[in-house]
Amino acid sequence: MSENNALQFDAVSVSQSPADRFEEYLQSRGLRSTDQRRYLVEQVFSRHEHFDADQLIDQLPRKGEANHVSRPTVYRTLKEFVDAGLLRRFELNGRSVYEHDYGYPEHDHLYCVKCHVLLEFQSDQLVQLREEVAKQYRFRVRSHRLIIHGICESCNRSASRTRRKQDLV
Amino acid sequence: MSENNALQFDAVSVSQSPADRFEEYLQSRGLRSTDQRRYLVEQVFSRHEHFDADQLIDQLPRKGEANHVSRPTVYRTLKEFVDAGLLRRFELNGRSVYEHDYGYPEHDHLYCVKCHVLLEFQSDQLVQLREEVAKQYRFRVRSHRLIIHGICESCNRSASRTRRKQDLV
DNA sequence: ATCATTGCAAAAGATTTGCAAGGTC
DNA sequence: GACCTTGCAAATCTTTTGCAATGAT
Repeated sequence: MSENNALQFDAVSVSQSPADRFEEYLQSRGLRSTDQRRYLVEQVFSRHEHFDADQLIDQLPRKGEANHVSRPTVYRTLKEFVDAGLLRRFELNGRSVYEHDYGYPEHDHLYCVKCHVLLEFQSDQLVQLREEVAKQYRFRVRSHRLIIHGICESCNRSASRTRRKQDLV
Repeated sequence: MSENNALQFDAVSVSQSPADRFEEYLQSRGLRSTDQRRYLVEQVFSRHEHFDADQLIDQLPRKGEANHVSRPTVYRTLKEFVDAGLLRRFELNGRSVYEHDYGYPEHDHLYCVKCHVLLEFQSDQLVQLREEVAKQYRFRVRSHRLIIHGICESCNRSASRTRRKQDLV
């Protein structure tokens, strides 16, 4: 959730802004550029954190205010962002979570089951392992998703502090 | 403590049936052994495939027939199987999927986005990689889940056959 | 007898859809 | 003008919950 988790952008892959890229995508499919879509690209790419539909909606103007976007439109647009290659979706605790894809390097996650923070990490070894397994099974890889569940450093620390103080369960 | 314990532990974890293990779990928590629970353990461990709640329910006797179990009870019991260490749960396409955990080796999955088959594979390298990453982030690992998405061998084959015949999309 | 469990109906949470009105090309 | 998009309300899908009746220990 904190900005520190963001991996370094690769200058290479970014020649076009997400907004431009989305415009291109819409054109190529005969879809239309609307206020709502433009505003949502802007909002979604204004921060790097992972988010779900509700978190995005909370970040938007309420009903009645300028730039409000209805819930169904948010869902419909998120789906388009995924199709357009701007976002990647995955599932955590039964809900869809989105993260930047466009211009952002491939990575995996450490998920703290206590404070729910999602930390990112990169591992070339993993990509290699993936290719080996795929080869062995004659499987054509499209993508992968690795999530390591556990307790993060700071939750570990506060847990042991608590234990010392309260003599604990 | 004593050697006895070690032996016993070993014997228990290797030779006890899922049903027995579940009975033990229930006892240890002051929960009760019921027809429904006994029947569900039996059903769940009668086949090894992955399944979701609906698939399990479809496999059970319908309402009015003997051994019918209501939908809420199925959900409640699946949760207990997970707590008891009999099943592992993960998410795929927005729904919970269960697989045998008790007495079954750790593994990961290849998921065919075309025919939806889930293939299992084992990789010691992955476990090692997981430990390295965790160490680096001072993360206490509880578990992990890796799913490689792509197209399986047989879908690949039929795709190319189709392509040849129909001169493709 | 006590307290857990079940089944029912209903609720809840996340996401989707039909449709009429409005916007874009 | 054609037809895509939006917002609304309502539907859908999966899972959960309150509660009274039933069952296990």
